[in-house]
Amino acid sequence: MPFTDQHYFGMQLAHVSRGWRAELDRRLAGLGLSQARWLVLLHLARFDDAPTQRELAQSVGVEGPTLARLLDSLEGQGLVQRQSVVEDRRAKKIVLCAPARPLIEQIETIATQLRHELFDGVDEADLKICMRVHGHILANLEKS
Amino acid sequence: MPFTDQHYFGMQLAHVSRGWRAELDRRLAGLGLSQARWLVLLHLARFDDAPTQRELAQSVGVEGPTLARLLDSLEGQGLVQRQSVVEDRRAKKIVLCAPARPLIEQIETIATQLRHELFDGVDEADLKICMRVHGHILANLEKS
DNA sequence: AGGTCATGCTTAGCTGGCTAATAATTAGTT
DNA sequence: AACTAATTATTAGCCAGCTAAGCATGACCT
Repeated sequence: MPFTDQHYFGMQLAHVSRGWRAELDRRLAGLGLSQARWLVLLHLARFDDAPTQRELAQSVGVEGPTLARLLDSLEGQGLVQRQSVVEDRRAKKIVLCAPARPLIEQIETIATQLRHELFDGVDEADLKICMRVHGHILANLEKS
Repeated sequence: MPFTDQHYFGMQLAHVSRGWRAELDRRLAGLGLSQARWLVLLHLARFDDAPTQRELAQSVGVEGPTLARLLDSLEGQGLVQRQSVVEDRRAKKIVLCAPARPLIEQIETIATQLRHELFDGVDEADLKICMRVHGHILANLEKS
């Protein structure tokens, strides 16, 4: 029994996801960053007010413990800081430290460059359709 | 600066990939299998003749060491066996053991069921386009 | 006020990707 | 025939995802 299109879809998906991440990791290695840590910085930079870990985790799309470990290393690098919150002493707000700003710009440049390379030759409309399909699958996943 | 569609694409991709895997893992847990090990069995079952580890790794789409560890546990479960090759004493061929056959059928049933659920409501043609996009990105990745 | 439940973060430990380095063997070159 | 290259599998060790369990705190209800 051969593999069907549907079989391939899943494998391909995983493959693209891993390959993309790996390539970005390679290009970011010079900055002492991995994609996971980079993504945290990028999301953080988009918040107007410092988010709590929970909010940040949600935004990035990872679970709490995953974020906690990433923050440990980012804090160790002096790129972010955990600040305790007066109103709720359980929570911690995450703030960007000054050295992170220029880094983020470099990262964005590299990531954008890679995106352009990867989307090269891909039809704009197809991309939209592709995102709709992904969104649809995500929605179906929620139901599970 | 807000996220663009292109930003979202990558995140969405990673999200779908992880979510899919997680759901499949949950459903396969009862069989004592994870998706990674399942995928090895499935690929193995499609070979007419027992492949070497290298061939199998290529087929599955993972690196050698990743496969080696998966095979360790599959061999421990008595589902596959490494057989040394006469013509090339470096290589080992991987053969399915008898107990794996019925397992594979169950796994296929579960995986197929999940695929149907996830593709529910997704247009067939869109799916094809989506796969073409994925393929295109993969090809662009190769160039990097 | 006190007890229970919910929430935010951390810790511990599993999984499965990866690269780099090793050992054994084979292939290729001179 | 003897080096050198390349290839196959393994080991070791990193990274980043996850769940489960814990601790501190806050919220809610009588």
